[in-house]
Amino acid sequence: MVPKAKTLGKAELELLQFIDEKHPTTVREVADHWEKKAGLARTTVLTMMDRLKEKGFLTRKKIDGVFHYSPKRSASSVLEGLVKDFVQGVLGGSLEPFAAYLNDAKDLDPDEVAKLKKIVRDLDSTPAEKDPNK
Amino acid sequence: MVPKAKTLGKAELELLQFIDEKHPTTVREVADHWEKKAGLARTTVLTMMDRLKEKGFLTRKKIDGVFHYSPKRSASSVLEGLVKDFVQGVLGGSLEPFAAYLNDAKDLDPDEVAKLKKIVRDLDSTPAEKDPNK
DNA sequence: TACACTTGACTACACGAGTAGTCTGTCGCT
DNA sequence: AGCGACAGACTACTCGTGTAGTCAAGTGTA
Repeated sequence: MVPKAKTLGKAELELLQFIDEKHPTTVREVADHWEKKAGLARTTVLTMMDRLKEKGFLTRKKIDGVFHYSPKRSASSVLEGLVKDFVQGVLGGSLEPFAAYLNDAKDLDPDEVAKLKKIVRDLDSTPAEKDPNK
Repeated sequence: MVPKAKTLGKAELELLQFIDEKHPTTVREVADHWEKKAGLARTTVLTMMDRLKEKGFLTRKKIDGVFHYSPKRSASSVLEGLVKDFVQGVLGGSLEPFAAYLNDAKDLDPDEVAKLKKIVRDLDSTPAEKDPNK
């Protein structure tokens, strides 16, 4: 049901995605990676992970004196929540801007577009949920 | 070509969309509306419009001593830019989270979905632009 | 001319997010 | 018993955005 996610900055999201792939993982591990990749200080990563935990995106368990972090929900469900927030909040529920983007986006992976097309077709074939009470 | 848009907060965007509909318009007009609609002070609207101008989303022309504002680009093109930023920046170019959202979004207007479907179908019939140089 | 009202520039404050430093506790090794 | 490495809590600073107040300049009218 994806509980109303608190906001999530871009950097926080990336971190979360990384952890989602590697979990369970430690601050050390994540920080090392991020330091190489983006030059971030260990404490920065620590802070972000702590905030993520506070916001309910991560859980942690102390093992052998060190915390091991895992995402509370999958990154994909978080992403989906973000899409929802974006569509509802920014686009006001309208998909037209999305469509416009698809229309002249040259930077999209054709594969991605293909996947989307498939999904849209599937939508077509499962009109069950289409609740028209609104 | 939609020049790299500077960031835009949610409230700023709404303001911009309103101005887009009413333009050319004055701070007075916009502020009155917003005061009724959201209880915002005139100066708040003024500040936001000023920032929007600074960011290049609005232009203004002094007519009879009062500034009249107009959007520099259409709201729809701004929206499209936001979608692009979102897809590229947040989703990393992947459309899957979007597809997932479509899949179980009950809060979507069926009309919107229908429109999207049409667009996607159209995409299919115009594969010309699919530049695979990346 | 003087005052009221409108307009816009400037200033301010709060909060979230990005970034990072310091301080403290703990554990292992010598 | 003491030192050094490491982990995590706390604190801090900056920037963007949302919100709004103050103040000064311009204008119309009594």
